[in-house]
Amino acid sequence: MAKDRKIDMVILGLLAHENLSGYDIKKCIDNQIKFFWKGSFGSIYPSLSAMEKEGLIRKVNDNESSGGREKICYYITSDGKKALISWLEDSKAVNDLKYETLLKLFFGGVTDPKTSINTINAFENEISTSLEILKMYKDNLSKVMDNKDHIYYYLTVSFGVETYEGYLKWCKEAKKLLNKLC
Amino acid sequence: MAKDRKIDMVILGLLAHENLSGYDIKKCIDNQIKFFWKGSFGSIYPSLSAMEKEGLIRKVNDNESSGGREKICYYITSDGKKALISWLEDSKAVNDLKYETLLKLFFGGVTDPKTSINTINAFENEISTSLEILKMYKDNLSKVMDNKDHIYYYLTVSFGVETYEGYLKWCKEAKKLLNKLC
DNA sequence: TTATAATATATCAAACCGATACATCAAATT
DNA sequence: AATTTGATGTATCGGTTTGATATATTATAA
Repeated sequence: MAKDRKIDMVILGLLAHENLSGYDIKKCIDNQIKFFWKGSFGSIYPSLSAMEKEGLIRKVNDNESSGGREKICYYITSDGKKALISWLEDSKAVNDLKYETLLKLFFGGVTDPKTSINTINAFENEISTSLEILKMYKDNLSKVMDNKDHIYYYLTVSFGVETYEGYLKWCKEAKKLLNKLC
Repeated sequence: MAKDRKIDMVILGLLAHENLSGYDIKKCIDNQIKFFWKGSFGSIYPSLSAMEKEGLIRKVNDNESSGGREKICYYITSDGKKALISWLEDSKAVNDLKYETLLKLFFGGVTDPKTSINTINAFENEISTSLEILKMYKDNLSKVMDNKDHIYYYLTVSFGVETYEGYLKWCKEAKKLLNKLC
């Protein structure tokens, strides 16, 4: 199989905006991206090393020593930007969804309906909490839509709000159906 | 990290219903489960070997030789059923979603809005096709809801219909917003 | 008769996650 | 003043999974 390291594109996309260290990248992912893509240190650091070898990114020399410990920041090269744009311009995208919640529900017939209802309740609680956060983000972002970059961020957040509200609606219907089996 | 092979649960769940070979399991996943969980031969066959060693499943002896080539079918043991139920009764579930579509959209500011619109169009087409299939499944399943097992299948399908319709609604709004930038 | 597609098992490199290890430094606690 | 805690920061490892590939048999169609 040819090279297909998606984490590379996450990193290149972030570096296209500002210079970052591996730790910074992890924070960006956890703050803004984790709702639709995750990234671990175990993939970030090897990707940084590999992409530096490939010439897509390079270490920043004047790593400002403004206190704090050593920090290795990277910037994107013109080759890196080319790779990023080439990926962006390919409209085909793989969306890989793993819902353990649905997996448990699918096999729900093995136990009693109460078990499935518990699984749905846990999902509902998690989604409710995340939805509140997303709605807050969406609200704040809608106030700064003059900035072009904020529009793209806004679109991903509104995607989250839309799907999470669908989840909650489904939870209610699913529980109604399962309650009939009890 | 302790053992955490989710594919085991997919296989145990399927074997709880009927005896199957690795190839059969792959077909079941691709037919009914792939919308919320995928599985490759590269994970199925090693899982079968491992679970047989652990005593969760065993080979069926009377593999009916009704023509066709050799076929290794498995059945679930009482230990396997215990493992399956123990997993089902734990209401916490990890839902891991990777939307490459959203990743491309998030970095859309690097290129022009037309590129993002193309990415959304590709997503929209794919979802539209899948939604038609899901709606057909849902329609057929709603006619056989007297069977308990069908209810759980129905719930996962209706989850798909709900979220896919949300996707399409979002696609339209997103494109409307992006068109303003052109 | 030959090509092709479906059936069937199996393995491998590469990618990724979650955990862990190791280290520095600031802030809070004792 | 000494210690603990938590945030920052880089790095690696085992285990899981994917996607590709290898290999072989059988049924079907050209």
